[in-house]
Amino acid sequence: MSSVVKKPIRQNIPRKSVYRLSVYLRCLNRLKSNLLQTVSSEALAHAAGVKSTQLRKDLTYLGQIGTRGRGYDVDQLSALINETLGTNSLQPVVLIGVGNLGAALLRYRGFGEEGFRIVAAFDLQAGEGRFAGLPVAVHPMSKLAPMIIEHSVRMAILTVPAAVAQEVANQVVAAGITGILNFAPLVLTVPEEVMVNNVNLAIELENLSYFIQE
Amino acid sequence: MSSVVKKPIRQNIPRKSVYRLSVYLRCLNRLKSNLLQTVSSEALAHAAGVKSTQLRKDLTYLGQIGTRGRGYDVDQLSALINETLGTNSLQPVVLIGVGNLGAALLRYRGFGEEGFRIVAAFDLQAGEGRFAGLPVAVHPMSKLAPMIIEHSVRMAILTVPAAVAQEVANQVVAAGITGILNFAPLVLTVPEEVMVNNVNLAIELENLSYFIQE
DNA sequence: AAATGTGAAGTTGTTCACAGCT
DNA sequence: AGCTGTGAACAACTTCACATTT
Repeated sequence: MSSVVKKPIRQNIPRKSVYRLSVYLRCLNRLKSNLLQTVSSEALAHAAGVKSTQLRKDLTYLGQIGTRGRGYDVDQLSALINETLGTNSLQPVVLIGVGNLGAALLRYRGFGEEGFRIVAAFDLQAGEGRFAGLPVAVHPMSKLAPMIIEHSVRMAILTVPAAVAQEVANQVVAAGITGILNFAPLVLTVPEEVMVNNVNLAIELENLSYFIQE
Repeated sequence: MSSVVKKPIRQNIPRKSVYRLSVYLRCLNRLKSNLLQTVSSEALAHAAGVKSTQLRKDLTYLGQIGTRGRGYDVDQLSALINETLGTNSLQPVVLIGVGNLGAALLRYRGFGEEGFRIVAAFDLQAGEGRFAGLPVAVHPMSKLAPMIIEHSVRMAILTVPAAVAQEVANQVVAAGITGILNFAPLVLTVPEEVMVNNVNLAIELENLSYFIQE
């Protein structure tokens, strides 16, 4: 599991509920493609792997959206969650560090479908031939701050080596980034108002390792 | 953040504490390479990005390991956490689905340093030339169950498309896998005793998206 | 003096039980 | 009748305050 590090500014919806809203959204999209118009909390909760009471509690943070005796309107709920999460419009994202993992993420088509677009990638070795065939242009680090500012980008994916991650984080924050998805295995120090989500694969494996011991 | 889905069998240490133990381990390793012998809860907590009281509470699940007035012995604490997490011996892991992300993970050197070894990878398209240059052999799916059994593998990384993820999960569970690190964007249904950790990059981005809205 | 270990208090998140719509 | 919405009970987690040890 990744971990949230900094506290948000507007904090009305609990962190874990926000996370689950994303899961619900995915389930709703599947229902939509099955042409279903309404869904009960019981059915949606089952698809999302949670209890129906928890789903209903989560949804009350969005207001009263269901119809008693009937359930929830799939389209309406889906639109409301999108709006709440801020994913109704395509969010521009930059990616820094085009190594194995960074390149894999650039090639991943899922982001576009989910409402995000990696508008540019950056790497120390930009300009060399090794980045041919990627769907996104790779720019030198000197272009990082100007492009963040020019495109009003607010989110960055960090797939750089741990040794330089803090320095890169400082740069993107100075340029106006307020959300960082960090793959480097270290704890980033950032200003209060910047949000960092960590994804650390070794930690996920260690976590499994503990729980599968008999 | 990834999310833990199934409840563990032996549950003495709280989930979140187990997660943080991994973080502490990384910080301790850095201290070790700096040749420090002891560390205070204050210093280690700061490095890990948590409060010192929380660190001490977490460590009490391992027993009384510190020395009052002095701090913790770096080597001893590191060894104890490794033992607790089950990462003192190298854990064999299989990876299924050698697409962009799967291949990137195979090339990632970090796992070995962290106590895991990907012993084999599997893909429908094994045998074709496209997997040349990877550090691990890619086998056809027909070899999956036999190899899991032969090497007593208990952990699997799933980097397959969502459409086939449940089917592959069924296969690895039938072969004896009890821990799954799932990158496919869907909720896997597995037996009670199997542990699933999910890593979903789109959800992490959506989560950031919500919290950076002013 | 300096730092750990821990019961108790406080906070957050989950589940229950059932009232209230349609 | 069926299903949502929600206060209240419950459980998990975090922080505090301070006793305890070196």
